[in-house]
Parts: sequence; C-alpha cells; structure tokens
Amino acid sequence: MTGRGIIMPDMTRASQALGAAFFDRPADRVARDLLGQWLVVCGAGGRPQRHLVFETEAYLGAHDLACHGSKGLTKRNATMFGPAGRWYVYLCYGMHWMLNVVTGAEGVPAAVLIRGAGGHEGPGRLTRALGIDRAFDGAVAGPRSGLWFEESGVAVPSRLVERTPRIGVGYAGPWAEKPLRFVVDPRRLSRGTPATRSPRRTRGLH
DNA sequence: GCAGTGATCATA
DNA sequence: ATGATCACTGCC
Repeated sequence: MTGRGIIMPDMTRASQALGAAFFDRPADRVARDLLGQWLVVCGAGGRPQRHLVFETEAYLGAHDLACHGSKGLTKRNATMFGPAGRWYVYLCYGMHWMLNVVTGAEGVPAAVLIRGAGGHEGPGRLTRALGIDRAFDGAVAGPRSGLWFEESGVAVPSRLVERTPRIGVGYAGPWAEKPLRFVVDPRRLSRGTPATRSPRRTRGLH
C-alpha cells in the first residue's frame, strides 16, 4: 500500500495462481479474499489479460435459499456440488453468462459469483467482455483452462470493503438480506486513476 | 419502468 | 409438451 491508502498490486512479485487451498473454504471468506486479486484470462496464443476483482457475491450452500444448490442437484448446478476451485458458469435470463468459482467441500453446493473485475462492472458485462461462456463450466480454474486467479500481492483492508445484500435474490426470504455481496471501490485498486493517484511512493516500501 | 431472451426445471 | 422462472442489461 502507498502512503495515502491507495491499493496497488505488487508487480514485482511473481504472480501465483490461486489453487484449491484458497477455494476450499467458506464462500463468504473466499468472496472477501478475492477482492483485489487478479482475474486472468488468456485465450489460445494470446497474452494474459489481468483484471483486478472488485465485486463478488457468496452463495453459501444448500441452506442458503438464494443459492442454486438449495433446490438440490440438477444438471445445471452440478458443478457447484463438485470440488472447490472449478468454474461454475450458467446462462441467466437467456442472455447473460454468470461466472462463479466453486468453494468449500465437495458435496456442498457453494460458490462465489464474480460481479466486477478490471473495467467491467456487472456479471453479464464481465463475461461478455472476457468471452466467457458455458465452455468454462466445470473446468479447473487454472492456466490450463485459460481462466484463473492470481495473487496480486496486496491485501484490501476491511475499511475499504463494503458489504451489502446480494443483487437480484429478493425471492430468497431471509437470505435475501444477508450481507454477502463484497465490494471495493475499483478506483482504489487501479494504477493512475486521477482521483486516487499518489504523487509519490512511501519511502522504504516497495 | 419494463421488454428482451432462451435454457432449465417441475409438472403432466 | 407446456409454462414459470431467472444470481441481468439496456433502452424507454
């Protein structure tokens, strides 16, 4: 972090793909900790594009009435019941692909929805911009699939994390109100944004 | 404020 | 086979 509280990815550190240990935890913890990490997409032969994650939602399991898994195992949501660290992608409203990463123990239908990353705000806009569709469903979130997360090297402090109810789950009774959406202002995560630009680095910190 | 859009799932 | 639903978006 710089002296004025701007969050900067540490470009000097070798980026490391987040793996099973990261995702095999409760979905709300994963959703919180994904803020500020890189979402990396790399098509065949292309250069990797890195997008800082700034908005997520947690879907906790079968007991969570907003979670697809609460209706039981179906063909669509089967990936959610599998092991952590795989992509769960489904079509919403006939038009929009939703990108999730599966969390927690196998057999427990839990996942984190990626709602915003890089310059892309909104889960449907994000997948459209990155070319994500059902081909990723069930794939391991790693370089081999062309889509993965990497450590950015910084932790987003809690004072910058806003928690709100999840979007579009009003049908879920008491679960509609749980603060399981996690947001950090993307301007706090990006280099060179005028509103948050710091003219100089704090001495001694790299 | 609401139409578009079509796969998915429960019901039959 | 049919109808309701839907973790959204864009335009009115």
